[in-house]
Amino acid sequence: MTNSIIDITGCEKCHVKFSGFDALNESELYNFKQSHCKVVYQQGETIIKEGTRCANIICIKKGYAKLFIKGLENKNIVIKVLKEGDFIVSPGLFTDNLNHFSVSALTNLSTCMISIEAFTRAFRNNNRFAENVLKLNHEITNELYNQLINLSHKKMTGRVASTIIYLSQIYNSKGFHTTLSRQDLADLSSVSKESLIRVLKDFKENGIITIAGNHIKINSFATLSNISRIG
Amino acid sequence: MTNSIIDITGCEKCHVKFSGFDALNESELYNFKQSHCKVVYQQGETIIKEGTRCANIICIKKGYAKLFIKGLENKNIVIKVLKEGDFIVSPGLFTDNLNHFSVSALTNLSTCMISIEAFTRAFRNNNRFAENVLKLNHEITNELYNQLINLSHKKMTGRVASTIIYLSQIYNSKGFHTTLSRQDLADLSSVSKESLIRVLKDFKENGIITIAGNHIKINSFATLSNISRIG
DNA sequence: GACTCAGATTGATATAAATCAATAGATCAA
DNA sequence: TTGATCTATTGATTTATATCAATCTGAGTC
Repeated sequence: MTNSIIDITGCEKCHVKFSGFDALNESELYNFKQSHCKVVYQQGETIIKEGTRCANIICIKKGYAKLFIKGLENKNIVIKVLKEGDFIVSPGLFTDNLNHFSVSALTNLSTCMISIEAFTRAFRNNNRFAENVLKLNHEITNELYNQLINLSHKKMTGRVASTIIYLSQIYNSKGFHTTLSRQDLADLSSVSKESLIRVLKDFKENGIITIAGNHIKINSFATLSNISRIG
Repeated sequence: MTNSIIDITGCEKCHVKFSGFDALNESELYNFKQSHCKVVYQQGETIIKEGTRCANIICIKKGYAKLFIKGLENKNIVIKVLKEGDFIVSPGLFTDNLNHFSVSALTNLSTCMISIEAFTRAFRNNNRFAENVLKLNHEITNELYNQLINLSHKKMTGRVASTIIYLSQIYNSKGFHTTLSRQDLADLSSVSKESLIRVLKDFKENGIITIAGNHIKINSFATLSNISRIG
């Protein structure tokens, strides 16, 4: 049962900037507007379910979401946290047309859905836009390379430190409130929930961070960054 | 000191098929031919060095190469093995123009270098080609997702089993000779060299594979596949 | 044929991290 | 207020895997 609300009005008032969209001209933007629909989700709702057919490019207008893949034994891997201004093109596009990851709302979430058709048309007709899309893809690839290094060569402390730094970038502050659960944080660091908690406790006891419930504050960014770098 | 030999002749005789290039028309192919140079490497030579500026799209005409990234403490992660027909676009393209990985020759290797300029021109002017490039990128992303699952949720045996299956696909046979060292195989599986050897020995003792030096033969694909799937 | 050197293999040990089990909070409904 | 339920936390234990150290093998060299 979904409580999503569809709202087609208000496009002309949208000022959320999606990186890459700057290459689009008036008429292409108009096509996007024609094709799109604004959908609102409640915290916890699923926006994309891995394995389903992909029909939309999804833009985050407001709120946070997690992008994750299903691993083995019902465990998940959280790949990234999405926020205002992000847009996601499923890697199924031009391949098998399936979604290769799930996305769910971490807060109440406003999205803008653009049809694959409109997106494809823009990709074909506007080569600057196409370049931007490829560029975005290359950035994603580079992030995944980093993730591989994290997993292969860093131990728990390094991975958790990286996660905290990552979150501070997402929330754009050294002190932040997160709606990610401990399990989510563990899935983002590829450690067990219990281990994550122990590492956080350790950081707290060493004064590197302050943590109370879902409030996290980085006290010594340098130390954290060092732990993250060394592994 | 490099022993690479540059050879501009013989283009018209090239019958190596690069996936994605089928979208190119005569004149675009001609541009590629104009811009390219054929370079031959000896086993062990470096074709791309991580951190350098990327100047070429590299096509593998003959032979094998490994694509790897530098991790922590001088350890490497082998991302994939390249073979005839593969071509690689650095993820630095349209971003920082740097190579984010290294490539080195596993055998004597014939390559075809196409300039970034010619590639970019084709990408801009031929939207079917652009789509193919994006498609290739999406496939790479999906492979990396799989790799994340391998690293996060599988244990050594599962990862090594995956590696053996991967190699049998690369060499297109259940029995193959590889020029990857034990260290390379370990870097491809993200385990230590010693652990890799122990797992191979274990598989051998259980009759799942036959291994002698660099000759590997899969005796029970089903078992191996199962170990790989379960983790 | 002895010598060297790099890679491969084996065994012993240390350690990181998952798992299991129990308890503690927090949130919600009745 | 009391259960009920879910998440978070803590402690004890087990297990997987890296590391260290030693030996072996084979290809090249003199």
